[in-house]
Amino acid sequence: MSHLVGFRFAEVLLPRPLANGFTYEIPTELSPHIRIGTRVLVQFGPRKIYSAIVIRLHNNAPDNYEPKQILEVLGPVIDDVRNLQFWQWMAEYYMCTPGEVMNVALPSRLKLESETQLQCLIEEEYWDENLEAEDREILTITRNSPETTLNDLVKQYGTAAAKRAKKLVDIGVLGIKESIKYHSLEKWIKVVHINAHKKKEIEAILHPKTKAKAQQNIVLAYYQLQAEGHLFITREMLLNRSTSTIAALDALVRKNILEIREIKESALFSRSGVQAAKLTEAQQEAYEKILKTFAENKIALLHGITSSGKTELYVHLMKEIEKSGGQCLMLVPEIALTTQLINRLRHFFGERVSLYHSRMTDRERSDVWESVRKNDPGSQLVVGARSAIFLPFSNLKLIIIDEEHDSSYRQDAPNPRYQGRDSAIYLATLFGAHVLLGTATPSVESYFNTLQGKYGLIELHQRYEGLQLPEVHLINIREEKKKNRMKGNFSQTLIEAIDDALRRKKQTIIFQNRRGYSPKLICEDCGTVQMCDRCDISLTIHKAVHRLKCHYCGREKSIPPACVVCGSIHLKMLGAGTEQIEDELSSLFPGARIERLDLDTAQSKKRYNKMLTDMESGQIDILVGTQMVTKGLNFTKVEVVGVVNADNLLYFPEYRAHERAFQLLEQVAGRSGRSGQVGKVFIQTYNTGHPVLTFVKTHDYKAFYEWQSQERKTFLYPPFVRMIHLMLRHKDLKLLQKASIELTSMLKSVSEILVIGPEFPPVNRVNNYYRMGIFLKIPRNKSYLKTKRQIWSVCLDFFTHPEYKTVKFFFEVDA
DNA sequence: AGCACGCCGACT
DNA sequence: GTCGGCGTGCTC
Ligand SMILES: [Zn+2]
Ligand SMILES: [Zn+2]
Repeated sequence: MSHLVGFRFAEVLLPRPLANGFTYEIPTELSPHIRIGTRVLVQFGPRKIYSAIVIRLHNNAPDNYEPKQILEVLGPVIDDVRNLQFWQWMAEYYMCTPGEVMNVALPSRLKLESETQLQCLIEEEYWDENLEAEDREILTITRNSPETTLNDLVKQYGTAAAKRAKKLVDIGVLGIKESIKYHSLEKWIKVVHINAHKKKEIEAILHPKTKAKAQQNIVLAYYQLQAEGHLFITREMLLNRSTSTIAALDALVRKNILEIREIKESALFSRSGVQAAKLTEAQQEAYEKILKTFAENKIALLHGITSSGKTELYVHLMKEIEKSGGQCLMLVPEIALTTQLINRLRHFFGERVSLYHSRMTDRERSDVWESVRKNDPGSQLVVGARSAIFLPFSNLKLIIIDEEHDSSYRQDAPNPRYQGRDSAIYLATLFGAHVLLGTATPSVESYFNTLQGKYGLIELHQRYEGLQLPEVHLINIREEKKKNRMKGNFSQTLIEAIDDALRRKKQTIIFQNRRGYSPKLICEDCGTVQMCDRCDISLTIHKAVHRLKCHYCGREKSIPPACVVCGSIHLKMLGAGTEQIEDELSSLFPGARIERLDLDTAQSKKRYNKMLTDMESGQIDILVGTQMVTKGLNFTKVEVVGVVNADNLLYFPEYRAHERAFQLLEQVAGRSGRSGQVGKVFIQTYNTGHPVLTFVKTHDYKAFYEWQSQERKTFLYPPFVRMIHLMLRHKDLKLLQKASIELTSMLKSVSEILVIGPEFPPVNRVNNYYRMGIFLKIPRNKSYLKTKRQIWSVCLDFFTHPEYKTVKFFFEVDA
């Protein structure tokens, strides 16, 4: 068997939650174009055509079925097998299928799926008289718009229409065709050249009295860009710089002064940015420690308080990678990917930075994918959110994970339910790349690893220019109420602080970890709370849009004028969200400029960006918001930070709640005190004595860690054990409970693991599915992989039981 | 996950 | 009788 002959069969992965790969035959003529990582078109099922990825090549003809043939080769999407190994690892580690991993890994532009198109084959005059009106309607639609799909019909007329259409196909009046929309992946860029020998014409354009001002601006912009050292001047850049329109540019092209050539984007040379700034003494020391840690092949954890200059260190490290020609990935929490950060990195790395996150368009994402795959200089440095770990790297040298502790690195639904930080660490080991974790408040896991000697710890505790840490004041809501010093949700102390800041033209940030106006609408007469009819949770009032919304399933409805049970019109709102806080602030400080930053207002990119620039330039006095105000924003005029109520952070029923509370409070506190004045933080609470708050007050991470790790050691939580959360779902509550109880007892057969539960999660019904969870605790000295396999086999066994077949389940590994 | 097939209740 | 509901099982 010679490898020159090529393989006869390919195992492919489909973007579906299927446990195994599927084998297709390779037509001889396609054989030379197919390798591992090639994207191919295959038929799967009776009609549908999908793009799939080749994961294995072989010559073993299957004996129990006749494989279908690969229809077409779409080209490579992954060049380095290590990326596929990464997918495989993730599926196994996070207990899901490789298809599910593929589904999140690939930008959707790379996932083709055919649609069934219908065409009317017979002229109206020959239509059978016996056809019903609905049939005629289907025929009319398909005749008028020949691209009508089966899905279009279903969307418009319901599933019945699909059955009708199939009948029409059977009797031969309707034709059926699978159609796929192909996408070109190569990006062509229009590059502009100037014909310098056209001296006279150029002089004429540049003449101060020229009538063609727009054209003059373009020529000037061209010279400006050239002077800045750009090797390629694209049409895009020219139009942006000159503010002229395409019309003016076309005129110059017609005069033969400018010339436009199209080149592939991958052929562009990218200009690098400026040199990195010199490090301070403390930073230099930290830098050397990081290098030393890397030299020992260890992961480095950089524990540096806000404003200690972590980003400068990142830049220095990335500069080194840039010089060596390797690829570097910088992970950032999604909401911290602000223009502020991007501009800063562009300054240092010019056009060698690529962005990758979910708010980008599909086209932009697949462009970055291709660019990384080809190892273009334009994507030597990728700054991205969680999903950037799936990019097809081939020469990855360094991964930086900023805000390492951030909970948004975890994807909690759907599968794969993975921890992006931990996955990135595994990715790095596949490539032999170094990893730097950066944070002001390390996660308990990471800090634990430094104490175990697994990670190197680098501390950077000197703030810039001797900036001082903010003063934290705890305000006892109960006491304030007694003294009649609460106005709505605000204590007199906080009001006075805001007032003082306003008078001195300083900014204030108010943090409330809940969006909407109020989380509960309750009837004062019968006590009925407006609940979501699909979930076991109260509906949140969104006053601005006058609607009730479910934050779990997304359903919304208008606010009822009266109680739906007793008809009473005495409806009261309980609890406060950001909208209400904003309202209260406007009446407390009528003249102040107040803005709100939360998921609802950040929907519009424009409004979001405006808010950030207004905040920077001092156009906003008070910014109210959820966690979004705690991330990535470097506002320099903020002096006061207020936390409306810390208690809902502290008493969340989850073992990580205290860690999260500490991190959030420290971060929001860190927003203040960059203006030269010492920042002031006011935390309102009923529990001034809570340990977390005392640690925040003294900014004492180590004390917090000691306390928290003691708790987790005592009550057996990670990092002292491994923990997996197994969740069961079903529409029938009784069946779900029975299944959960039985499975729990079966899982106890797996040796040495601790099985806890089953218990209901805080919200026990979402989208009409009841949920029950089982916690599995696994000792650290036991093989994680082997135990997971045992758990899998118990579950597979259990869920093939006829009674429990319909119960759905999923795992949250390292929950 | 889709999608088809097939088995049962309610409406011409 | 037929239509349409959803439960069940397969997809190379
Ligand atoms: Zn009522
Ligand atoms: Zn809901």
